Amino acid sequence: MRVVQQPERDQFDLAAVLYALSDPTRLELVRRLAQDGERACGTFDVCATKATLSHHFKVLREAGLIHTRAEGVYRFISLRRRDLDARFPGLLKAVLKAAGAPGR
Amino acid sequence: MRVVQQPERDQFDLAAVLYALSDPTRLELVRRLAQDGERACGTFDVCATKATLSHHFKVLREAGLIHTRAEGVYRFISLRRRDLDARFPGLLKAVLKAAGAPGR
DNA sequence: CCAGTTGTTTGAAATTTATCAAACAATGCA
DNA sequence: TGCATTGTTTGATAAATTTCAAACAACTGG
Repeated sequence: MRVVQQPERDQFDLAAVLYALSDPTRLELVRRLAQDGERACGTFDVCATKATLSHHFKVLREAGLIHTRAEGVYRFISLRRRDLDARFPGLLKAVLKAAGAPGR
Repeated sequence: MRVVQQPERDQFDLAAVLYALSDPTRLELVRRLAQDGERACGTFDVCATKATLSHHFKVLREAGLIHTRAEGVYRFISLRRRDLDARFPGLLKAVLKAAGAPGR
């Protein structure tokens, strides 16, 4: 069985989190996740191939920003809000606000 | 006279700000600026040559994070706290807190 | 078992980035 | 004027990143 690369909340690295958020596409993905909640990979209508999307989700996952749940053929992705807030209080909220997302 | 590349606060780009902050060295520079206030370039004892430091300051400056004031041979650098807070409320504070800086 | 769907991984190309040494510019001091 | 100091710019190199197509893997329905 494959182990998903996903750090514990204690091991989040601030620079890695900021880096993951610093790409416009990834920032948009996070914004949508915050807005609409858990979604399957394919439901983000972003202008990129599935390979590119998969890459971006990997970056977000390894930074600790998202969690992936497998269900059948789908991968449902969600924001790790609780863990992020615990480790970096106020950070996600400020970023989402700055990104133009509606409040929590 | 040379125009300093430094965006108006209205033109700050979130992704660029997050990117500038996503490098460990730059994050440390910002942390010290927040802690100690305005400083000359040479007074940051970071492990990098002056050319590399100059590069990092350029990235921070172009993202709108810092302001540079020339005085004699020195360049005094300061955080653009007011502008950042106006444009991205809570962001800098959350980042500094996450980076282990003392509160404002 | 086969075919279709969803997503990941691999390989490759183009771009960007970090880093340093060396040359350069600007300032101030003697 | 000559020289030391501070910082920027340039040129080069190594490493990382983004992106896509193609191959692959896993699951579902028939």
